[in-house]
Amino acid sequence: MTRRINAPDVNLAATLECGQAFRWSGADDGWFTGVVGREVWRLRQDGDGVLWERSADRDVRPPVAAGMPLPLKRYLSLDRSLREIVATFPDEPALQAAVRRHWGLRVLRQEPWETLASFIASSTKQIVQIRQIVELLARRFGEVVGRGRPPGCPPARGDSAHPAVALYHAFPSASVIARATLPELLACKLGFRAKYLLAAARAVDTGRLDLGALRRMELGRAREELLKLAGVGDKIANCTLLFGCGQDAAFPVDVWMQRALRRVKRRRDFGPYAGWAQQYLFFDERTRRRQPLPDTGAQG
DNA sequence: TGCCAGGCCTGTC
DNA sequence: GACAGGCATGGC
Repeated sequence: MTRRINAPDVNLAATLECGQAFRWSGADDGWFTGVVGREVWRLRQDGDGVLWERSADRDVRPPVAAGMPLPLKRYLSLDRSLREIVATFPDEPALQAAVRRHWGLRVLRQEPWETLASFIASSTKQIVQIRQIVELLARRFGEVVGRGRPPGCPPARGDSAHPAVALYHAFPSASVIARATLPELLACKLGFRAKYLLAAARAVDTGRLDLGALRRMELGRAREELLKLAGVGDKIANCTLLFGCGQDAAFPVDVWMQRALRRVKRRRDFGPYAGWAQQYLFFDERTRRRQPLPDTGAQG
């Protein structure tokens, strides 16, 4: 069943494709398909709203006891006013231009373990490769939570190169990864990051690291907790805190942000929503490298 | 073929 | 504290 939620000030494509989440894929018909928690979601921009469907699966029934999916509004941060958030940004031309160009981009509220694991896998990897690693981990270790037609695949196509039915897997929990072997993780193309992911999973599984607590901690202290993990530096810690722990002021700086910040004069303080500002600058930097964009206009 | 990728760790100075 | 090299792997 397709439902609709009113969602002013949301740019679904920018939000799902700006590099903060790795399990969404878009199709030519405008629908995005992704696994959130233990459900498959399909989302589509519909003017000032979002059309959405949950897994229309009949063969495999998603477990409902543990890991209930985050509600859509919360996942997309629709319970917050983008205008109020943007109003806290500094009056910096490059940032304001990025906001105009990608108006509606929102920082997602993702599950913290999946976020941490994904960004541990991200080290010196291109986004397309990160998506591949995350997918391999889900297929190898995650439970099947749905099946359906792959995005962009015509309904009645039966040849093996374009299977008519795709399986969707939940991202595996920390306790599942903690029981994996290094060779199994290496098979997911993690390379030298495999040992970091395994150690992080064990830290979470044993309770040595309480990811849930990071949400309530002061940002600096939360970052210190994550930095105790091998393979987690400032960048990965900040990504985890921003995208997975609701720490809106966390400010990841990677090679793209270093480029973007060269165009920003005032870089001292981006305010309580620095992470949101960062994401606008990051996405703007990436898209402008691909195709020069006009300086004005909200949603092209 | 070679460069580089949403980094981080370690050794060296 | 700053810096270089190494680490696995694949897209372009």
